[in-house]
Amino acid sequence: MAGKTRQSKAKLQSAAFRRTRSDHSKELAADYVELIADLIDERGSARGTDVALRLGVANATVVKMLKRLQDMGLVTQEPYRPIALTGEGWEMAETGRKKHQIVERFLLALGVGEETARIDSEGIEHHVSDETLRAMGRFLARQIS
Amino acid sequence: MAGKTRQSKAKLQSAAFRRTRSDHSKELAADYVELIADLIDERGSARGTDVALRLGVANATVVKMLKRLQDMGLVTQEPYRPIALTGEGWEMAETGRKKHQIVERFLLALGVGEETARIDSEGIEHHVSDETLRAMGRFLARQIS
DNA sequence: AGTCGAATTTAGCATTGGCTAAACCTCTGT
DNA sequence: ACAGAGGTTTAGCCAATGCTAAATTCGACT
Ligand SMILES: [Mn+2]
Ligand SMILES: [Mn+2]
Ligand SMILES: [Mn+2]
Ligand SMILES: [Mn+2]
Repeated sequence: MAGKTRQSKAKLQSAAFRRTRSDHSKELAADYVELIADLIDERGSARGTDVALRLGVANATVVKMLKRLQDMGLVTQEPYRPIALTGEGWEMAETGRKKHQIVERFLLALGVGEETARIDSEGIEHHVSDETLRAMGRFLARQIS
Repeated sequence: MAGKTRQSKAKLQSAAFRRTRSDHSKELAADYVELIADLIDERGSARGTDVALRLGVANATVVKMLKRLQDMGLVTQEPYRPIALTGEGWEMAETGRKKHQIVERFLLALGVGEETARIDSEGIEHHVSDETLRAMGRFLARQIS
């Protein structure tokens, strides 16, 4: 059983790399909508500059990305106006927030400092499957008791 | 204390996103050298096709990437010959393997199934800071007792 | 030695995500 | 009313990562 065929090994491993590449292709959209939702909740509206500042990228980068998010049906925007989320956008933001929170709180519960938990969770969240997320949830539930 | 300035909030959050982007820029090189090291150890040599097959990408993609890895000083290769790692390449592979193993074993210890641990760790490994890695190590040490 | 199949490389292309600089709108305050 | 500041968009660029198809080289077997 430990002896795997060359081919089966390749198949198994390439599946992992494919998943990671697929995660990355969805990552940016997830971060954008989550951030936009946060800005709307915190300050009433999300402007391009705020998004750029929080992401640490140039304004022009945000403009271009927002067009893609519109094409994906996650965001609506009239020229020179603040950014709005579609229903689908809100849904995605909500899902993302929940996941992000669990990952961040999990790291804290594991004994990681606040700043590190904040930073690491921003990348880790996108690679956590449902199964792993559930395991983290169980760990958190255990911790409380 | 809970009330953060708009600016300070932006600075903190953009730092997290910058770290994630920086992680991604290093990720591919890390995966390549780790995979090449594995292939050399397992089968005596690493050929382009093996790398392509295990990563799940086209041959031409690997050729191009190997050139960049050569420029980075991680890999050496004569035309039409198998791939060798430089000293730096082996070092990076070793560091990567250790980290990858801790992350994967950590997920297993958390109660995640084998396949999921294998897949999720492939992406998560690149976003785990030294601090978080140590926390995972402590968790594993505790588990054993 | 010659041929054929497998591996490798090259060429040419597309998409994603980033940047700067310059032009363009909006809104607010005088 | 309108000037100026600040926000937004456009234009044009670049690097990274992927692909397919075609050309090339290597090596093993007759
Ligand atoms: Mn998030
Ligand atoms: Mn994120
Ligand atoms: Mn990632
Ligand atoms: Mn990896």
